[in-house]
Amino acid sequence: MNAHADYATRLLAWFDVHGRHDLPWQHPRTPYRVWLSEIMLQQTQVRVVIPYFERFVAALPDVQALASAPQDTVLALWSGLGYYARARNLHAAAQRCVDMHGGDLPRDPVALLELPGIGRSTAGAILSQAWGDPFAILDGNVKRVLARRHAVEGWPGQPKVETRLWAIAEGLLPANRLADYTQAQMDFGATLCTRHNPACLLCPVNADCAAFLQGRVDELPTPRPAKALPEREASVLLLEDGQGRVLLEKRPPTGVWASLWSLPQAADEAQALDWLAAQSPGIVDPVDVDSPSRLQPVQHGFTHFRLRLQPLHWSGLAARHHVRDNDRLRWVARDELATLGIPAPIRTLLLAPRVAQED
DNA sequence: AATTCGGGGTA
DNA sequence: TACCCAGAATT
Repeated sequence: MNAHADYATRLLAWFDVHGRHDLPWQHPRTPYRVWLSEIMLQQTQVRVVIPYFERFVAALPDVQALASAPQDTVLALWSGLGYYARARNLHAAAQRCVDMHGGDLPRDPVALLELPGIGRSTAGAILSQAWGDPFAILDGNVKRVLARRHAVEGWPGQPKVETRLWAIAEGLLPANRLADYTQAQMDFGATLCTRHNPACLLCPVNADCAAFLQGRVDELPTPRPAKALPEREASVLLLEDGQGRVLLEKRPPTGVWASLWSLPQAADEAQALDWLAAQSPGIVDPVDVDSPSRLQPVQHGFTHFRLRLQPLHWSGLAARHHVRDNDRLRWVARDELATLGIPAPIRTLLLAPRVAQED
């Protein structure tokens, strides 16, 4: 038995006893459900995904249903998961499957990779799990496991390091049980070969792990180089009418929170008031723009910057309802909030606004 | 090659 | 806090 077969064999034996066999996308394990789960799981932990997955497949159970759904429905089902480009790409890919692949996800790896939102690792995960085809994955789990097993130096996000890890992953592929092998790697990385305090003494492959043998498990993989986060500020308008409806604005199709519904936003308070003065004839009866109340600022962290939003609140306004649904501006009742894609911090603000604390 | 996309869990 | 997580698309 060579070392490669030995690795896969040992991992699969571990998986049969200790792996996760009751995840919702495993029963039934259809291509559509595997695809949806893999997209949701990009940069997102299993525990977080599960309720979103259940809700999504219940509402849109197959490719056809997804392809024909309105974008707002798809984004509403995604609301809170983050990385909303995933939802827009998933939606567009489903429509392309209907147009070009008979309503099914293609099994051809080239066609699969051409679909938006599916890169090399996700394609490998889908091909191996949906059909048992021999393709490797290289997600965060596998990068960590292989960086340790082969003592690969350097941050795995670095192209040179990633190329090396791909080559190792391809070389370790077994001849069969590909679906289980893919799942085994992810379970192994998520539950045993974890970033902190990995259970090396219980590890089925520790005899071949360079990091373990060298006592360097805590050093590998090399962490991402630290970078200071810039801070941005903005003001948002929370306009409420007498019935508790709020005015929402659909964000542009690119950039942060693309195509989601949020509060009208301006660079600062003065520009927010200017915007209101300019827009008010169309959306409300003239209001006293000098008297908003300041709510508690919303602090929100992104990957690459920190955002501080200062909400300016008016209530009891007289809404003008010739604002059409097709427009970017829309008065939305509290009951309707669940049907729209809304950024998590904005949803929190709408459901539980807090007055600014004196300090 | 570097940057841009959220949100939640965790030490 | 800071970092990480079933990454991909864009520039």
